[in-house]
Amino acid sequence: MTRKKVNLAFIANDSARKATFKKRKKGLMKKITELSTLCGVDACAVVYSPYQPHPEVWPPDPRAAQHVVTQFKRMPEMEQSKKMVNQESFIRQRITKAAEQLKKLQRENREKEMTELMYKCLMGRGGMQGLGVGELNDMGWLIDERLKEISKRIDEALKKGGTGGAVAEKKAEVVDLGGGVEKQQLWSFAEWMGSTSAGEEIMLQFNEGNNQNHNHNHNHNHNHNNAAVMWSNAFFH
Amino acid sequence: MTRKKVNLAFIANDSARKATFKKRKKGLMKKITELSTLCGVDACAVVYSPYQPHPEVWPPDPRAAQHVVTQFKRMPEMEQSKKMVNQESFIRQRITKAAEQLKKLQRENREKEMTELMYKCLMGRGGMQGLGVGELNDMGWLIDERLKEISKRIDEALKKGGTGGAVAEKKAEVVDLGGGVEKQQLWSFAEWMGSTSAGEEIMLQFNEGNNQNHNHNHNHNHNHNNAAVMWSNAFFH
DNA sequence: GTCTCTATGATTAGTAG
DNA sequence: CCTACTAATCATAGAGA
Repeated sequence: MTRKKVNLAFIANDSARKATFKKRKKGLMKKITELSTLCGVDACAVVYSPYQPHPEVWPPDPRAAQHVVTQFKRMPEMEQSKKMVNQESFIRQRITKAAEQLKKLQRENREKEMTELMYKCLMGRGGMQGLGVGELNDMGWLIDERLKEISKRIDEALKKGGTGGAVAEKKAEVVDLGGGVEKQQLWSFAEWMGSTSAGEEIMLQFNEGNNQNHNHNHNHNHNHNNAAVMWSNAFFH
Repeated sequence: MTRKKVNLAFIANDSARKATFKKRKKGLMKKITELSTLCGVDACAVVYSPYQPHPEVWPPDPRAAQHVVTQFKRMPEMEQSKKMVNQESFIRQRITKAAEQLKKLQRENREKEMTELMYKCLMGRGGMQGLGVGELNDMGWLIDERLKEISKRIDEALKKGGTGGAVAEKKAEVVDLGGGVEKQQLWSFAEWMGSTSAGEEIMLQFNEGNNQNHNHNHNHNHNHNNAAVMWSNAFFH
């Protein structure tokens, strides 16, 4: 009965694997909770287990979302960015407008998601007794996933746009705001873009019949002077 | 130096908290990796730390985009495509059209996904010969995730296309900006392509025998870069 | 602040019921 | 299948460089 050093490879034995899975998942969740409480950070984990029909999410109510959203809304650079370079002002106006819509849309879409999940639950399984927790988990997962997506996009936008991107190039030629400020503003821009498109995407997924109106813009490509305006129109309707 | 039992509460001391955070985050990531390999499951964690501007995700790329990136790297046409990337208007045009199509596809796929989920639910948990219910369910989630990834990339491509337009205009007005910008544009284009092909693949998964042809629009543009047209057509088929 | 060290508490593999 | 137990391994708190 001497315990061996654990061999870090797939456990062939089915029952042993499941046992290990259960134990280690529990440990993992505990670790996450501990990290959260000890260090005051938001953290969550998603485990796609073959033993459960849906991914398991921890914490059950991922407040990680809240943190990000809060940070998001706390963006003070947003206001400054309104007064930025002239050439970008029209884009920023649209962004601001779209951001207002975003809030509303996200709220609506979350409701729709929940409704849909409940619907699935009721239709498919003949009732939701006993499944409420799992479905709630799914809801948390959905929301969190979306936020992850947004974060990822922010990351990419910063990486690509921040170093060689169009916005930075243009900005540099018109007015020099100093390195730190410029970066911050670019951040703001990228984040708003990210959130806006996410909102749009979600809306399109659920409002099935409402987006047939893009065609008018698409065949006017010869007009280069207003390319950006066209793009914005197409994008933000 | 007798170590106490850890007090499971917020660590007041700033530096101690940060140290603990670093250590425990590392441990957490290790645990996740171990759980994954030992039990053959997919798992990821997200930590929103105040010490980094963006949330940290583990594994670095949790199953999304993997496929797309792989496909992108496998593209031998990449070198050739540098030429056509110069055609900013062409790219913008394509992005707009592709975005429209893919959003449509998204809606369609969403519906099909729901149908499949309904079907699965009606079948119940006991049945599903051949494939485990959990597996199918996981696949549904996976597909959902991929769809989101696609949306993300489309929106991103739109964003870059629009700002890229700004760069192109600037370039025309002032002077050639050199290789850096070109490379950036290539990336935008390639990423857009990657997302497009991913979308197509998912459509094929659902439309098994029923592959709709969305290509008829593509030959309507009068861009004279035939190589580019062929290349993108190859992706849209 | 970071990195290393190591004793100890925490986790968990293996086993038994 | 599960829970309980134990001991071996692992993670990490605390201290010092």
